[in-house]
Amino acid sequence: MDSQNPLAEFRLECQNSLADALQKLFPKKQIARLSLDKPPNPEFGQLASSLCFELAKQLGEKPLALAKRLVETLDKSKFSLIEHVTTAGGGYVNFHVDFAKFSALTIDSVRHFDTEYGFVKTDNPLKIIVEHTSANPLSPIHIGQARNPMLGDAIARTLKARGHNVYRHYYIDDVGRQSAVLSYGYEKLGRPKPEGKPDHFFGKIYTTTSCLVEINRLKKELERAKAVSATEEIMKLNRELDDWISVAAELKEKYRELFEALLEKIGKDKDPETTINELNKAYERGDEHAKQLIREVSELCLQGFKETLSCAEVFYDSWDWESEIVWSNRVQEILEKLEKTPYVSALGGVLEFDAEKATQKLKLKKELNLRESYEVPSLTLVRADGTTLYPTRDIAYTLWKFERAEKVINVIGMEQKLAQLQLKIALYALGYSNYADNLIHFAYNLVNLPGYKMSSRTGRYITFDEVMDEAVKRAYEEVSKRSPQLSEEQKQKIANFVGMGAVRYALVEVDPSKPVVFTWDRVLNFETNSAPYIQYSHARACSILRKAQRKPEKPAYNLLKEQLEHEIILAVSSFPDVFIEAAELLKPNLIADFANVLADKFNTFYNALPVIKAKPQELSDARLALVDSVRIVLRNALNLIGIVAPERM
RNA sequence: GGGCGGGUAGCCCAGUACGGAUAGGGCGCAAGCCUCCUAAGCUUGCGGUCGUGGGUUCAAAUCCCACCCCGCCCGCCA
Repeated sequence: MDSQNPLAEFRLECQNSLADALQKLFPKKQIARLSLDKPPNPEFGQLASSLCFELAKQLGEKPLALAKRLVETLDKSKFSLIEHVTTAGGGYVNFHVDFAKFSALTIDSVRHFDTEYGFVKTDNPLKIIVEHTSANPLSPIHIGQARNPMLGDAIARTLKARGHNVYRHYYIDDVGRQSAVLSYGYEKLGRPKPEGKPDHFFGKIYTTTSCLVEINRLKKELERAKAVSATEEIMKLNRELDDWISVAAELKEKYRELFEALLEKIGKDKDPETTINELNKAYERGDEHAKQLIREVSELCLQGFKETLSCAEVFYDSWDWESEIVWSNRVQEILEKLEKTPYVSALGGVLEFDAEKATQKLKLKKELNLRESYEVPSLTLVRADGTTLYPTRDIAYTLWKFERAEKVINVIGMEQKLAQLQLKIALYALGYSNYADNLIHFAYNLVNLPGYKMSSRTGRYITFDEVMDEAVKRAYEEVSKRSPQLSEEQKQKIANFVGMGAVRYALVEVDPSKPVVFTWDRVLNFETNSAPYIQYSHARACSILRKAQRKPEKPAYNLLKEQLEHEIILAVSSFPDVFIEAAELLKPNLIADFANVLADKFNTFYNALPVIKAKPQELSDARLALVDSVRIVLRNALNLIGIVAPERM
């Protein structure tokens, strides 16, 4: 017999057995949930119930006495995977598994399901769009933004394995001021042909243009503030100006020629601000010149992104242009619909969405987990010049996504929490409460550099490309040191998956809600980073199986009596549980952690017990099968987080 | 000021949804282990006011309240 979830078989048997006994002892009592815990120590069995503590209190009895009565009442003739049941501590009921049977069930199941082991299918398969990365086509993807594709891709892989129909979408945010800023600078330079990787090339232009325009704007505002002697404001503007001036100094240092060229060209423009705004307006209208210019820039940047992402083995099913959403009139339609709701007001040309009013009228506070006293800030939908803002377009885009999927997961940084909330409220206001309920903002925290924030606008960032290159380079040095006998080609190959694995792992292992401080050491220290360790463990398992030169023909699983073997069997049997939890709660880091723990146990086993040379042959066969199951589970787990499981390294 | 997220060994992080038995790893540090399936490995040791103070409970890192520290957000930016 094989099972997709061996541990669940055992758990179910324990629960049924416990429920029967409770029924016999207390026919009238309803016990809501029979949850079982993993005991802290193998002497307490493999699953434990603490229900006697609570029950005893209700009955006015001693917990331990009750536990004993309960255990005596269990119908032992029905035991299959249960070996025996004991009481312990103040009143625990401890279930001990019959390892001879359980090992057979687990190992056979893993080897039978092989590439599918652990991937328990959902009862409710959905069409799910996972929108991730969606970095603006302005400057290269930096390591802070890279946390997004690493998480998004792991989530997409996990949900797919869970049996959902998953579509990975990249939202190309080509509409909006920032694209106009970049294109403005690019045009001022006479649309030069990109040197090197286009996203890196445009990144320099974007940062420099943005900085110069910003300084220009701040100076003007400062004059205006001085004219009316607004002391407070002057101080604030001066601070901002100082910041940008120091950014300018850095940029001048880094890209001298480009900086001088842009300084000169932009200097000739009396009012860059207006030119940029006009360009933005023209693009939204779909004017030919603007379209041609901004599309050219965006496409070129995307080429660079695709190159970067494919190095990281991240791919998409759809590239969605924000401009298409605007030009198709979808945004206009949504605005008209919103205007008919009682929550939108027009002040001059400006359209404002009163999110607080909508939340109150539709009684959403509880639903959205908001405090009653919290006032949701209102959202500007349309500027005075008639152009739209990002959240407005996002409402239209979200509806577009829901025409194609039942559930939408947006992998977006937590700094956009409010915008995502407002988006959701707008959906409710439009009457799409079903969509709103199925819209998930998967928020993750920022990756910072020690001491300061990474940002595209200021050019203070470390690119994803740079990190990957450095990781692979460093891995190459490491391989060369550890395995000088390998061929050049082999070394390259290993360096590649070790380096990339380390980068992936570093960004997936921590809980997404925690901030990560990027240090080269974190990614490149192969002692600290667990990815190479897990990969190495997998390779070791493969190596044993290869060296054995035989299949485990007559495995006697009852000979697997060592504590270490039992622990590995339990770990392997719990993979389906871990997988389900990771998929349901969208927690890819659970998979990373699980793989690390299993690798750990396996290495201990490797060191302590012989496999190929174990006697008798039936034991050796059983251990070979065990090693095979570890190999399969490590590989399946690594696949979920996009890390290569190598056969040799 | 308000909202949200985080605070667990010197450093990096699990564990908190659903309270359970002595709070787990890794790095670093100290001491060992290759006549044995890959030493990117293994073993042992040192190291903890689970931010602080209350409360609920047979039982609190986990739940409730208050406070402190860090981050993010509160834009006609995205």
